[in-house]
Amino acid sequence: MSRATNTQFSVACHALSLLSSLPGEPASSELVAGSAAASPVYVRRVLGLLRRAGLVASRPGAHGGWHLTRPACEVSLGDVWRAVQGDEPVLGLHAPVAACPVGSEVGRLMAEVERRTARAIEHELDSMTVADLTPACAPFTAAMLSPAA
Amino acid sequence: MSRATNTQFSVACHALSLLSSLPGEPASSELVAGSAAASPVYVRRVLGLLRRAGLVASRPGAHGGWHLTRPACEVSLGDVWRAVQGDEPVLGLHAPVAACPVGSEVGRLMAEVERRTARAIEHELDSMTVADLTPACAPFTAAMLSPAA
DNA sequence: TTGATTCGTAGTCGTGTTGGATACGAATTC
DNA sequence: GAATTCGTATCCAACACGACTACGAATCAA
Repeated sequence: MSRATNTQFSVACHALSLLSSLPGEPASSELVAGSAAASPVYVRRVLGLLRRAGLVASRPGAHGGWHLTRPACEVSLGDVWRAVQGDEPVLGLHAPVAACPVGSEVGRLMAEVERRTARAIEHELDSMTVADLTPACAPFTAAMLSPAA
Repeated sequence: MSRATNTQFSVACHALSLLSSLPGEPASSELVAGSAAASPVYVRRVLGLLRRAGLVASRPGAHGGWHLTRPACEVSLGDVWRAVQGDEPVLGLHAPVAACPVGSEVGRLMAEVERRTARAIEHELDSMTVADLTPACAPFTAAMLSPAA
């Protein structure tokens, strides 16, 4: 990785936190976008990944939107990570020269480093849940955002 | 993050592994570049980061180049990671809407997630050293690359 | 001293990624 | 039937990455 220029995980966590703050009716992508400072289309794309992982569900049409499929305390950040990260590498691997003995061998060993690091990230994120991200002000938020939408 | 498009860590590990395989005289950036499939200028930039961290030293001029400042088994991959990563975030944080209570609070909590994840990565990488990346074929490599250079 | 080598770094450029904007069909509710 | 919202495609600007060239400074060999 090095510089992380992709906000999908961050936006996904933000969206889930917001959804858990609004347990009543589903939240529209526009509402989420307004809170996360992202575009509604982007929010729908990211939440689409979470839906494929079974973390959220959506319903089109009037009064449609997005909602959690299970309690926030049962959704680990590792689940979110895997949903948006898929099999993408976390360390920026390069393709060394295959003909060079150092190149080919180090390439193989670095792949192992990549796997171990990915596991460490998932393990750490699995120790936290969306509920940990939901601020104490959630009830106020619900009252605040509902009429504004 | 998601897709990791930065190869600095990978190239740095490759370079250090190569340096540990050539304990005799210093290796030029051109030699490293040839093995890592990168440009000499890029190699110098990356190794420059490692030098700032005290992991390697360089000498300009004829028969100049790069060499390790301590045994490969005493250089952890965490050292390499910190040298190239610096304080760059590992998760792609976005800037939520500060005026929104969910936005501001989740932003603060996500920063904590970022810190914990960064620590987990460092901890995992600290459990491995450059020596673990140096293939068994190192002696052959030395004999192979020296005349070619 | 002269020439060759190598680092150090600045600048430019092509390529790929990211995410916003628009558009439009499908689904759903009133 | 009208309004809303998802789902998705497409286009575009901004940015990150790394190759490449260039050139001065440092070092060593002859």
